[in-house]
Amino acid sequence: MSEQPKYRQLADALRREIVNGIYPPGARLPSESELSTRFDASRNTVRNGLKLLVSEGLVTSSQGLGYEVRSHEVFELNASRFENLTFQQNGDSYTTDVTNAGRRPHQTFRVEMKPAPEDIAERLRIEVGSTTVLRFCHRYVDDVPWSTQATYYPGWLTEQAPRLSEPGDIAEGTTRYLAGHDIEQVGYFDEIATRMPTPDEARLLEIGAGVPVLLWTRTGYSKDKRIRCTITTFRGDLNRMQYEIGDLSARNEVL
Amino acid sequence: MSEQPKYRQLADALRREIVNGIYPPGARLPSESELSTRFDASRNTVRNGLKLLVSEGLVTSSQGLGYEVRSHEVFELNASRFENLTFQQNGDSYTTDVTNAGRRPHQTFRVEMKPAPEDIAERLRIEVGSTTVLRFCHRYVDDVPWSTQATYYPGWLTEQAPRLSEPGDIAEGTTRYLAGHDIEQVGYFDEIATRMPTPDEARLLEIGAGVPVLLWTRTGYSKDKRIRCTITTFRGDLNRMQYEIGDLSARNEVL
DNA sequence: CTGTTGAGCTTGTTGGTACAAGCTCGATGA
DNA sequence: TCATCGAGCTTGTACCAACAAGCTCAACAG
Repeated sequence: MSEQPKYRQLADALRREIVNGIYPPGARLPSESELSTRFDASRNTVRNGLKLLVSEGLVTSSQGLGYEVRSHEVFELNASRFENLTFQQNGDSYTTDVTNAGRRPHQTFRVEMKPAPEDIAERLRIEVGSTTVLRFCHRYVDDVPWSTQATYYPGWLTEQAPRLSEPGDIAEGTTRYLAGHDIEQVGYFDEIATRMPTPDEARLLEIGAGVPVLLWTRTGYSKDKRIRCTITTFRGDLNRMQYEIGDLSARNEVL
Repeated sequence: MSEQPKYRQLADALRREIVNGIYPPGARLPSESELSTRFDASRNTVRNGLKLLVSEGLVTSSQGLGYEVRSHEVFELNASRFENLTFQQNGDSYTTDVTNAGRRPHQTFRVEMKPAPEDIAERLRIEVGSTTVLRFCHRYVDDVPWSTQATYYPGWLTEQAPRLSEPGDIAEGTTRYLAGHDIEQVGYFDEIATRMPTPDEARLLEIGAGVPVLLWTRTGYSKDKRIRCTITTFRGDLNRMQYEIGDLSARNEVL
């Protein structure tokens, strides 16, 4: 027996073949029993090796179907544009260029009133249990789940901005809509975390076990009040976030 | 048989007992054979359940010793404190933050010269393969691995700031040291990503294969040049990043 | 022609066994 | 006294077997 246990050798061999393109993204790996004969190992040992690759996010497994090599095309999200967010992939913005490039973004909304949970109440500086407007947003690109978003607005905002609590999209964007009703967001702070998805998130984002999610919590405030808190859940394997901070004018010179 | 498979029920039960403090951090779990009789399951099933907890980062296992409950205190990292750097008396923000949190920081350094790899060269706007100073830094909090960091500096910097390429800590912090040699960082942009750890990272950070890592790439620039690129790898389960953007003076009023 | 069923593939779960390898600690021997 | 060894615990690796559950697709019945 060589130094490395057999299941690791198996995983290393398969990993090599995957990164070398022998099994490209979307391809199916040989079945456990095939690998079992190829590597002269029991099915348990094969499963141990494959479990490594799944946990690395290289492949997914599904009952009845087999093991599939995951694609790893990365979208970049610039989070520090103060005015507006642009979702980008390879330089294409989500709202315009993606459409032009033949990609079809779409999003669905759901609105409800909900008593503020503890973490939200703390961020919005309101009482736990007080009324909030909760706007859900599910985003897709080419019908592939992209992100799920939950935005909480303190209830008092609806007096000035009633459309917040009405169902449906706000075409001009909520930031602009609020600004038009004398509620201007002058800053925000973000919290970013990562963890493995809950079963619900895995289902909504259609990701298998072994793929982390990126959690992005943005709390925005006006001159004198906190006006919203947005929690966005991304597929961690397909997203990067970017922040630009400091003297941005100088950055242009060093681009 | 109930809906959930037995190994998940087992993991759920143990997880509950861990978060409820029945098994506090540092405690040993019962051995596999004890759990086997307690849950009336085979050792394979027990191992499947424990593997879940290990991959969640809740416990570690070591051959001959058993399963130990890990500590799981979350650390918050403010990544946007650009102006505050000026007011720091000594040391870098890591040392300051950790000490302020009442915990014990500890870091080791390693310095080498290395030809610029492609991704670094692109970020530093230098030729691929040109000389860079690479400073590694492993950081611990209370002797628990916290992050590994690799900072690339373009080679020309050493003419103005020779201590960069010398081994050992730069006590006042590299940002301050560089500023003292007329190299002032006026801004930076960050990229944040998450993925599952490579085997090397899992070993260095002492995390299980199921704990995602948080990748933080910061590219800093002076008035006319890009001066460094830092890639930091964090344990994703114990870290959150925070950014504050916009009119920070207004934020003070709504704190 | 269409809808259903089931054979035959896949992975998922659970049980068992055996031995290797790492750690602790008491017994043993110099 | 002190170093060494080994019994006895722990987890790690590897094998086997059986059945459950999900998917595909061809054969079949209506």
